[in-house]
Amino acid sequence: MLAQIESSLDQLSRSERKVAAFVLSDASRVLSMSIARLAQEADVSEPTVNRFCRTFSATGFPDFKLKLAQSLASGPTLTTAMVADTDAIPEIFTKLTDKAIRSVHDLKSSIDVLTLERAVDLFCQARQVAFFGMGASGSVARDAQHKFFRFNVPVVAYEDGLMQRMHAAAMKTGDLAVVISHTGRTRAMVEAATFAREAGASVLAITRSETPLSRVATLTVSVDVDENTELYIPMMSRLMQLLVLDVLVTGVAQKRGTDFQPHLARIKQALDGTRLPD
Amino acid sequence: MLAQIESSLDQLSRSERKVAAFVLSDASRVLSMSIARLAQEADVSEPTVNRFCRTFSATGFPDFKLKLAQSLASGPTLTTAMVADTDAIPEIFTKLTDKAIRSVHDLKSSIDVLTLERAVDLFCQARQVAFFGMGASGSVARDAQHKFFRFNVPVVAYEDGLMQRMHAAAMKTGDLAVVISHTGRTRAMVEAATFAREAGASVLAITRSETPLSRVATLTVSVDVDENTELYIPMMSRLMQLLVLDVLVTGVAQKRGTDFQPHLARIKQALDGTRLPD
DNA sequence: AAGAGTTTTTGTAATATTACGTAAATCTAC
DNA sequence: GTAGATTTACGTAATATTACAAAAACTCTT
Repeated sequence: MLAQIESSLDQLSRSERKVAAFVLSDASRVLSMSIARLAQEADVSEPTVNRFCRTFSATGFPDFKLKLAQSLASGPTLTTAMVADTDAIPEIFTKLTDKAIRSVHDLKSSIDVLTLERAVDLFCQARQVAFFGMGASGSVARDAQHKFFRFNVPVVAYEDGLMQRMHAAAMKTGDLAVVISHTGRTRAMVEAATFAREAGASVLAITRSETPLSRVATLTVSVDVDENTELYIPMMSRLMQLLVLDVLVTGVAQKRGTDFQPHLARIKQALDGTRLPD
Repeated sequence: MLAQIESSLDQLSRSERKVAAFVLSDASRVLSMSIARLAQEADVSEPTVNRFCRTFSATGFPDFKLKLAQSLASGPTLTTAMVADTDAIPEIFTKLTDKAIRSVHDLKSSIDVLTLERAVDLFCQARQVAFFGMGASGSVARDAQHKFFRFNVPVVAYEDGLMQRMHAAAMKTGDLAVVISHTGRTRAMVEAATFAREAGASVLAITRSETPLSRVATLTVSVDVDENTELYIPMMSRLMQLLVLDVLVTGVAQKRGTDFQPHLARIKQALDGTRLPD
């Protein structure tokens, strides 16, 4: 909303721009103002404010306030503020949590659901599954193994480049390789994916779109996170990769239905006794 | 907001409950209604609606609409909807992303910043750091190792219970053990923490509050996520653990300032050549 | 380049809508 | 049956919207 106002600033008339300026400068205060008050503070007449509201697809001033409130709530800090050198822990915390929320939002709107469905199909059809990831994505692969292991399908995870190559080369048709990489440009990962493809296996890539890795994969779930990984440690991208895998594992669990329930029960039992009472 | 209304349903009078029922049944429609209209549809008088609004810390009906709009925007599905058996992939995706956003929100409001600062101090003072985690938290520990490894401090991660015990017992004053567990009740983790404490090391727990693990730890960063891990795979709790660690690693990086920049540069260089061009 | 005509923008004033406070009426419980 | 709370009816105040007219900006002609 605020971004929308900002971008259409030059299409507004002089007086309406005064209103826009005020809204942009202190949006949250507008929520508790009457139209008369806002008109006064922005130094325009009330109908001007009303007209301003209508230009942003609101039926009137109250409706505008509603829409504004919604957009303020959904994007805590619309400015994708980077952590600055001078920030103390409270600021860092706020910025990172806000960024996390934004990232999830972005993921939500950018991901193609059809691709997710096809990915779930790949999992369901696979005779065995191997997760490949290096560096930060290595722990994601490890995590994925933990999750998918609960289905009754052989599943492994490799962080080791050599093991990845060996396993990939030994794969067969009906096997699935899930290759996880944030950059999509890690040579070892692209090579492992290529080996797997050549061996006849399906390759599911979880990476940025339009990368060398996505090009060799059978199917790519695109996780595009606006994050400068050249300078910073990948944080959000890894959270999003995990979230995508959570969705996939839940989807597979759904599709498999109840046929592996006994298997789950046995796993639960094995955990008994490893935990203390509260 | 909706949750708040739901929970205080029994403290409302009969007529107010009628209003509550209507709001809960179709919250988004309320936004476009006048108080008269709502009163009519809920079959009560206007002042009743007004009183109802005041009950939820709003100055009146318009203010209530504003607050409702905000809460609707921030949590698209406020009903912490569990994934149902009949859900298809699109629903699963929406529900999980919504839940992720909610979880981050909750974390944001529940975490004590002072604790975070003390945790950062622990890291800065540590001569060496060890991360312990098992099962799903194992990959979190692994990931943490990756991140903290970039500082010039010896750091290890163990998923293996035996190795954890051995390492914990061998720790010294000035060392830091970071123990990660969602339940806070995993016996092996509590034991490892106890060993480390007895050996004179500091123990930072990343777990639920008020658990056996948090009680033996020097400091606990509480990550309370409403998630039924008895039945489901821990997903959100693990995302939140990672987020907390992201905040900590960023905080440490900040505090350390520039003194380890050359170290970082060397790491970057080592990555050169492992990546392909776009 | 200046001025009349046209369009756009803005403000004034009237009107309609909406919400709130008060006090009476109803209901509930003892 | 009465004290208490709860609800409603009514009137008033505030708030927003519409219609209209004045002003400003723009355009085209001379």
